[in-house]
Amino acid sequence: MSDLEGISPLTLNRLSVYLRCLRHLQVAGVRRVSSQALAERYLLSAHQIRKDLAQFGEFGIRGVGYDVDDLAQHLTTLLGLDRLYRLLIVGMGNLGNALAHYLGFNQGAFRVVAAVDRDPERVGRDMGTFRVYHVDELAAVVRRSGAEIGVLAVPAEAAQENYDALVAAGIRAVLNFAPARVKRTAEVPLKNVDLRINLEEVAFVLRQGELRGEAGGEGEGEG
Amino acid sequence: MSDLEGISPLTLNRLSVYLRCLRHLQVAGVRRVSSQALAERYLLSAHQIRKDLAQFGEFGIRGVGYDVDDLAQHLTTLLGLDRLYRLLIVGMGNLGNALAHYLGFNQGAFRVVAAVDRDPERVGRDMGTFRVYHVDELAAVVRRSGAEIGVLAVPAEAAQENYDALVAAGIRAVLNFAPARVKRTAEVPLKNVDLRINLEEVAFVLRQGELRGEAGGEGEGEG
DNA sequence: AGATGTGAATGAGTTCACAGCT
DNA sequence: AGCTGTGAACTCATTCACATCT
Repeated sequence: MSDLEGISPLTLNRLSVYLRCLRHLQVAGVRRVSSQALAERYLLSAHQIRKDLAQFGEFGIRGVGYDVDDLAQHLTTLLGLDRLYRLLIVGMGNLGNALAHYLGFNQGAFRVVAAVDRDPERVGRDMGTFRVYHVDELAAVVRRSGAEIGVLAVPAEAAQENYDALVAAGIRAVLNFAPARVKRTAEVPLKNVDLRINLEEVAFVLRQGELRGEAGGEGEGEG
Repeated sequence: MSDLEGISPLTLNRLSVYLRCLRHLQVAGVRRVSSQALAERYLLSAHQIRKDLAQFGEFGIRGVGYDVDDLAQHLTTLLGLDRLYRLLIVGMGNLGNALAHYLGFNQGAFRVVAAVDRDPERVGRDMGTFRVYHVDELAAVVRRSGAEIGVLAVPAEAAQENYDALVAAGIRAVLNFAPARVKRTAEVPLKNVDLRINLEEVAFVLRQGELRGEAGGEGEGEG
């Protein structure tokens, strides 16, 4: 069991998906589920679910299946979602706003504690659960707010400098949404998320379908 | 060469990245680049760049490297980015707005031609290059605008029904940003992009760092 | 019986080493 | 000499078959 060090990013992402599905089942009042039922309901692979889970212990009951609450709890601790992560959004334009308000960036294990921007128009704004500060105050904001994860939602040109500033300010990890390949330092983990790449992927399979006289693509992926 | 059918999504995404890097070099006035130079500049693998490119022909010059313009052109056609794709945004909340205005969803090969929403507040709004219609008019909007790719930026609960509506309306491909596992029909390719999963991944590596006494994570990924 | 957990088999993807051009 | 293109080695990931447990 365990081997918590060497989980592959692919497995890790699937575990997140499983947890999302289990939460969904919890809300629906389902208490037990088999790998097969889970797979069918959410378009996954039963084999893979079992393989992925087995890597970390025996969470199921043979002949029966998995206890939904129990498994959800296990995955939550495994993924490290049993505590709070404080987020700082860098760049409160359209994207920063969307991330802050939408899609669970302010739910469960994650809380947006502050934002910074360089536009005086936006600085000082009260966003309800957090406020917008000037980017020059970054270090102080990180310290006072206790922010651990920085979310870059700035234009491509500004991405690297803001990553560097976040590192200097003592942030612990960074998620970059700017369409730029930011270079990380040894100490502060970074994940580049390029939204446009997904669009290009979809466009490609669409085009493939066209070229071979409309039969529909194959892919159904992840983000 | 070619084998354009069986490109793996991973390769495909890397090709998009290469193209992005080449465009960057073009702007900087660089005319020739070796796989190694490209790899060093953008934190890639020279071996992999060559392998990926070689799959489709001989784009380089041995002993010299690649012609930047030339390779960019090749990749553009290869990825199918040599024509225009018309986008329709479903859901003009924070996220829909952000996608429409930011990050290249309205640049190059992609153009947002229309949006739909069910909130009367938003319906009728003129977004400059496109307008917001009521979701009930979806079929007519798709037909008139010639939209091919639908971008779902609605709450999780509404994702599946809106995908189905898009399919019924004759859309050709869908990109889903709602945190829900939408099921695709055979004909209309779908890509689910879950923004939160990236956050969970970063949180995980951050926590790993903590648990083994701060050494910084390893991962440096993709979206 | 029925579903999990696991080792073995298959397949995909990446890295390497070097042959082949320029 | 230098850098690409490629077949072979290797590593990683997924799928399968079945032993194991309730």
